[in-house]
Parts: sequence; structure tokens; C-alpha cells
Amino acid sequence: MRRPVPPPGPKPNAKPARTRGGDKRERILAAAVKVFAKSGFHGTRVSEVAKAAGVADGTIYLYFRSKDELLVSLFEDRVEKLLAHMNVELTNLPDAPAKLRRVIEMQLGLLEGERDLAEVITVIIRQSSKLIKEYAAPKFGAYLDAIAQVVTEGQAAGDFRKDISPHLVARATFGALDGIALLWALGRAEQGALARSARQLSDVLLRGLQP
Amino acid sequence: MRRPVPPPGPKPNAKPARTRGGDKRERILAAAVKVFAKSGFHGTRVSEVAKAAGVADGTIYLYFRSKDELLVSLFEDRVEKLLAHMNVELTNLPDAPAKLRRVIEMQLGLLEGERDLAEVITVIIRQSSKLIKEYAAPKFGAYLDAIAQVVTEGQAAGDFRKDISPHLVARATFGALDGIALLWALGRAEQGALARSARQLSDVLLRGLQP
Amino acid sequence: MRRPVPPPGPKPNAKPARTRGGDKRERILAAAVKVFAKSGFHGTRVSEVAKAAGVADGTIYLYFRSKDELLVSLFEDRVEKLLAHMNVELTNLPDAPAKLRRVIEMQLGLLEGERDLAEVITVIIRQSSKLIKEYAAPKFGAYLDAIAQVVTEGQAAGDFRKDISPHLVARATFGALDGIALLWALGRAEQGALARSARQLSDVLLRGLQP
Amino acid sequence: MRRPVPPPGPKPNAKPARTRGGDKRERILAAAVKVFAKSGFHGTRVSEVAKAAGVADGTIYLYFRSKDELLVSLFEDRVEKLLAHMNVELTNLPDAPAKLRRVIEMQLGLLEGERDLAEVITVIIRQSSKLIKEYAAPKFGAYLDAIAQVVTEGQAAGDFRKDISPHLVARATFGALDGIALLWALGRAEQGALARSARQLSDVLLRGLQP
DNA sequence: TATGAATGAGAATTCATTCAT
DNA sequence: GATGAATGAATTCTCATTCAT
Repeated sequence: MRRPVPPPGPKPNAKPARTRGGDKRERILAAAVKVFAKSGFHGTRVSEVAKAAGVADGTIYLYFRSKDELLVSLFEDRVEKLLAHMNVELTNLPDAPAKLRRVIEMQLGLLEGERDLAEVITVIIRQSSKLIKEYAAPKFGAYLDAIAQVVTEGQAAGDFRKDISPHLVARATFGALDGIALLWALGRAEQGALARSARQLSDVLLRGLQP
Repeated sequence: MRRPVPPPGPKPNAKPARTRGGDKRERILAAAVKVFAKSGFHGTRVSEVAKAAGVADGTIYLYFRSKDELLVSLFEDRVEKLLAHMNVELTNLPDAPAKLRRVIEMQLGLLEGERDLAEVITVIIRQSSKLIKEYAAPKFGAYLDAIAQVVTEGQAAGDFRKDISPHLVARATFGALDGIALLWALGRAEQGALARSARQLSDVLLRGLQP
Repeated sequence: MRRPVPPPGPKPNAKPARTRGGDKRERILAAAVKVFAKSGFHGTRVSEVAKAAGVADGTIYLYFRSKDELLVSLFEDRVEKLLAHMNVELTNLPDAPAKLRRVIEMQLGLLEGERDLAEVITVIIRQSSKLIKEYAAPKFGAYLDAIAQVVTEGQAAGDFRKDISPHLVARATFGALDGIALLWALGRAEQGALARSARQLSDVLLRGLQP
Repeated sequence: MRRPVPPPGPKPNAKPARTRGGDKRERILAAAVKVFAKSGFHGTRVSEVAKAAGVADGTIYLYFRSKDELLVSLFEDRVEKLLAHMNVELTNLPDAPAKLRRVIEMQLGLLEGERDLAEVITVIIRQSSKLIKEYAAPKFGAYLDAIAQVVTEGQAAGDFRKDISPHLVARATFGALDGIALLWALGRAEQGALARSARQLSDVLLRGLQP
């Protein structure tokens, strides 16, 4: 954002030829998750990411074109893994209700396990509006589409009422989970409440979706 | 020497005695809603707010101590009005289900009517985490408490199942609405879909909450 | 959000590990002496110091925390060297009168040789009263103590009358020299008059101090 | 200093037609002495002077063209009175030594009685170098000339040695007194020490000046 | 005359990004 | 590839000064 005219030179970002042991890119991403979660995107200096990753400031720019792109890459990378994981998890479940319940458990589970990542995905990513609209939205959309797909399946199988938009359910579900997460993050809910919250939300949602 | 000891003198933010022609404070707030919504908090320069408000840069600081405080004031001011409005609206409704339905309609209605404000409340306010936790959270909490109160009423009256936490419902509902709004804001939903969304969400939520 | 919590990270002011070509810190100090002397502390922009030092504005802040600290560092650094130099010079002189005469010669000599530095030490440093009291005073006090020590020696050896406070003499002597310097700096005295002034002042002072 | 192009309009500063009871100009000067002494020239806002004087900010500009000119006016006004007072005091004294002793007593006496004014005269006035050189120096010079005149008298009467420059004595004396004052102001000397200091300095100086 | 809200030029400081080593 | 010292554009906030009332 600082130097507006983007140098028309060659592009990095296609990870450098696998350095021996040099999982630098991954170390930088992991460090970024941590510090972004702690201080927010705008509140974090690139040098802080570098320090947390144990690399020099300049090294960041060997792997990412800019601070903005670091965030986008982070988002894409993590959501991609999340999606892959979800697909595996849902495959063996018998029906749509079970899958929806699992989605909810997983997303809240993610929060307890990788709170920093959850923070980045739900909060940080919104801090750069042009960014999210242009880059992150597609990945994000893919996640939502996966949820909507479950709903569509359920409607086809007669498990869910058909007068509700699957995308609406997807978005509302994600939003509800996000809201619960925020409640939890802001410290207004007791520890361990997340599992209970998941169950309650699933109960309400599934009953509400009954045909 | 630039920012010496925080001047112990007279405090701004409580509008200057006699505002000459127009309530500058209000004009600044209105302008801030507009430009923050467009470019985000960090993406907006104070001079842009001033320009949009038709005042000089320095004038902002006669009414708000800093850019941060402008955001907080904006949030407090608007959410306060929102709450007052909501209390009036809900008073004459017969039962909790009707009230909950009305809350949903109102929040989504706000979006269509004052999209900028909605953007600021749901998105912008998250961009300064320390901020939201320290200043905005209480006001925000009051809004959620009002929703939770409706749920509690419904449970007492036997309209809602009792095995669900009212605060969870409040947070999840708010999140769901926020999520729908974001979907809408990101342009992935057709115009006018909000009314339909409100109805669908209400249907699902109320059925899900039945005892 | 601009000046968050004073970054608890690495501290500047202790020169960066390996200075590349040239000791930037010293160049900045030398430039600061020059421009502060010319325009005063408040009349000098940091960018002017940077320009005079041949570095970028930001570079100043790699070596000094603020403009204020630049002045303090300058003062400490220079007065320290001055003190060390004085200690060497006085060591081999036979008695207190000779030493006192030498102190006077040295201080006025400093003026002719490093007029800018003298200006900074005598004039500029007073421009930030809190500053001088908190940071500069100790260093300054050390210089005065050294002079007072000479007087005490002279009194013990029977060279000086004992009914005069050594610290008073130190302060008055410094002040007299400062005053003469100001007279000279303001251009009301002919060039080269400093040597004569030193002799005359020494004569008056030493005769005045005779037992 | 802020708005560089000086409006070529009509000039104020020739005190407004004597307002009934409206000694505003004097009130402003008195307030300026107080606040300048406390926070220094650059550390004082015009609004603070106005507040201390009990007038509106804009009123200052009805009597003084700028903040700078307020300082200069202050200096001129006060030093003029000082000079007049001194002339009266010295008239009836028998000889130059007595007069010189009286000058020293008076200047240190001023410090104990009107410490703020002393601070402004000795310290504050140096904070605007161009200013002092152009405006204040003459007044200041007049004060020094008066002292030098005493020395010249003494030399003519055979009371003082003739091999010392009267102006040097004047400047050195003033400087010595200034130095003592600073020592006192910095709190390194006990209260009430000023009278003793005056006597000691007079003793040393007069003995040093004996023919 | 007096007021004080409004103005807006000005300056310190930060921090993403570069590039010589 | 890796480093981190250096860069300098960008932005918030201050405060002397003005002028409509």
C-alpha cells in the first residue's frame, strides 16, 4: 500500500526451488498466522512477522510480493487445506444431517484447536476490503459452496425442507458459527462452552430445517 | 515534543458550546460512516473524512480526540440509536416469536436502508481489535443482551425450548444475519433477496426453537 | 493507532551492529550540531538534519528515538568528550590557579574552534527545560563539579580564599564565560578578542579569589 | 511562524485606545510571563496565554501581531522598567564599587522576587535566536551598557583597574549572575542562598577589579 | 472591542519495500 | 538465497492565526 506503482519486474510467489530443509515459506505463513491473530493485519509490522519466523525482513519478499499478498496467500493456503480436510471427513457420513452436524463441529473445533487461524480467517481477512473481494472471496466461496452442497443433498434426499435457499443456510450457518466464535473470543462465554454450543446450534438448525 | 502530555485542559467530544450554523459533529459522523464503509477504517485518511464532511482537517479534532475515537464515537452513537429504536419497535409485539422475527427483519432492513452504517457496524468495527474489546464491546453487548432477553421471555412463556442458551441464540442470530449481509454485500446474492432471506431465516430459527 | 505501545522490541541508540560504510550515527550528530546551531532546536526540521547528514529522514530514527533524544544524545556525547579532554589537560598543571586559568582558556578556546558546538551546549540545550533538568543536568553538573573540584583544591592548598563556595565559583565562572561567549556570538565584540577576554577574566577571577 | 506570508494590512501593537479599566495588554503580558516561564516559549500555546489572562484567543491578536511579537514586547516592556528602576537605585550611591554591588544585589533580588520574569529574561528569550538578535539585543545591550558605564566610572575614579574592558566585565557579571540563577533554578542550591551568593560574588568581583 | 470555532499549513514519525553485500 | 540497514512516501495531529458574529 506504501509504494503505489507496482514494479513491472518478474513475479515471485511461486515457491523458490525447494531449499534443503528450507521450509521458509511455511515458517513465514505459520508466523504470520500467529502475529496477525495477535495484533491484526494493520497492527502487525512485516518485521514482526519476520522476527517470529526467524528470518530477515527482506526474506519475506522472496516468498511474497507484499504484505497484502502474504495475507492472501495465507488465506488461500489454509482454506485449501481446510476444504480438503472437510471433504475427507464428510465422505463417509451417511446423510446430510450428519454431515451438517459435522461441519458445525469441525468449524468450532477448529477454533479450539487453532484459535489463531480461526481469528485470521474470520476477523483479519475482513480488514482489507478490496483484498477480500478480489482474492479471498473465491476460496471463501468454495467453502460456503461445500456447505450449501450438503444442504442441497439433504433437500434432494428429503431430509431438509425445500423452501430454504441452500446458500442462505450456508451463509447463515457460517455467520452463526462466526458469531459464536466471536462471543467466545471476546471472553463472554466460559471455556469448554464450544462443544455445547455446537450441539445446541446443530439441534436448532437441524430441527429448523426439517421438512 | 509533538504529542506532549495529553493536554489536561478542556476535553473535546462533548460538542462545543454553541455550534454555529450546523451540527458539525453530526456531519462528521455521517461523513465518516460513508467513507469508512467505502474504504475501510485503515484505508481512509482523516483528510478524506474532513473533505466529505465539508470541514477542515483540524475541525475533526475539535470534536474527536483521534481517528480511533471517531470510530468508537460513531459506533456508540449509532448503536445507541439502534437500540432505542428497537426497544420501541418490540414493545407492542404480542410474543417472543413475533419479536424475534421483528429483530431479524429490522437488522436486515437496516442493511438495505443504511448499507454504509451496516458495513461499519459489522465489518469496520472489527478492524481495531483492542478497540472493539475495550469500547465497542459494551454497546455491542447491550444489543445482544436485548436479543437474548427476547429469547428468555419466549422460554418463560413456553414458546421456546429451554435447553438452548439465550445468549448463544443471540450471538448465532446476529452472526447469521451478519453472514447473510456479507453475502449480500459481496454481491453474491440478488437484490431484494434480503426480505426473502429474513423470512427464511426466521422460519428456520423459530421452528428450530420450538419446544 | 499511529504510535501504539512503545515497541518493546530492540532499542535504537546503541549503534546498529555493523555500520556499513560510515558511522552514520556520528555523521548525524555532526550534522545536528551544525543545523541546531544555525536555526535552533525548534527551528530545525528533522529532515534538515537528515539532509545535512546525507541520510534519509527515516535513518535518523534508526539511531535516535526522537528529535528530543537526538539533542540529548548530542549533548551527552559531546560533554563527555569535553570532560575527558579536560581531565587530561589539567592533570599536569602545577596548582589550582594554573588549572583554573586553563579551564577558562579551554572553554573560550572551544568557542573559537567549535563555535557550533558551543552554541548548542550553551544556548540550544536550554530550549527544552524539562529535557535539561532530566537528562542534561547530570552531565552538565559533572562539568561544573570538575571546576568546583579545582577550587576546592586551591582552597586546601592555601591558594584561594576559603570564604567562597566552590560551586558558586564554578557556576559563576561558567556563566561568565557563557556570557562572554554570547557577547561574542552576538557580534558585539571584535574577532580574536576571546584570547584577551580569557586573560582578563582569569586575572580578575584569580585576584578576586586570593586569600 | 505558521503563516509565512505576513498580511500587508494595517499594524496593531500600538496599544488600543485605553479601554476603560481594560488593562488587557498588561494582563496578557503578565500571563505570558507566567506561562512562558513554566513551559518555555515553544512549549506554550497561545491559547494557554489567553486562558491565563482571562481573554479569548483572538484578543491576543488585537494587542500583539504574533506569538513572537508577544515575547519581544514582553521583553522590551520588562527590561525597560528594569532599567528605569536601576537608574533610580544607582543614582544616590556614592561610588562605582557600591553601585556594582547594588547591581548584583538587584539582579539576584529580582530572581527571588520575580522568578518567572527572571526565567523569561534569561532563558526563554534565547529560544528564538533570530528574534533575540534582531529585537531583544538592543534592549539587552542597554542593560549591559548601564553596567559597563558603572565600570567605566569606577576606572575613571581610580576605584577599578584600567586594564579590563568594561563591557567584558558587564557581560561576565551578567553571565555569572545568570549562571548562579540557573544553579538556583535547577535546584542544586539551598533556598535563601541567593543573598549569600550575591555577597560572595561581589566580594570576588570587587577584589578582582581593584587597581 | 471581544469572542472562540474554524482553518489548514506544517512536521515528526512509521514502516513497507529495496538492494548492496 | 539470505540479510538487515537504509530509504522516503505517506499520514496523523497540532496550534498560530483569522474572521463571522
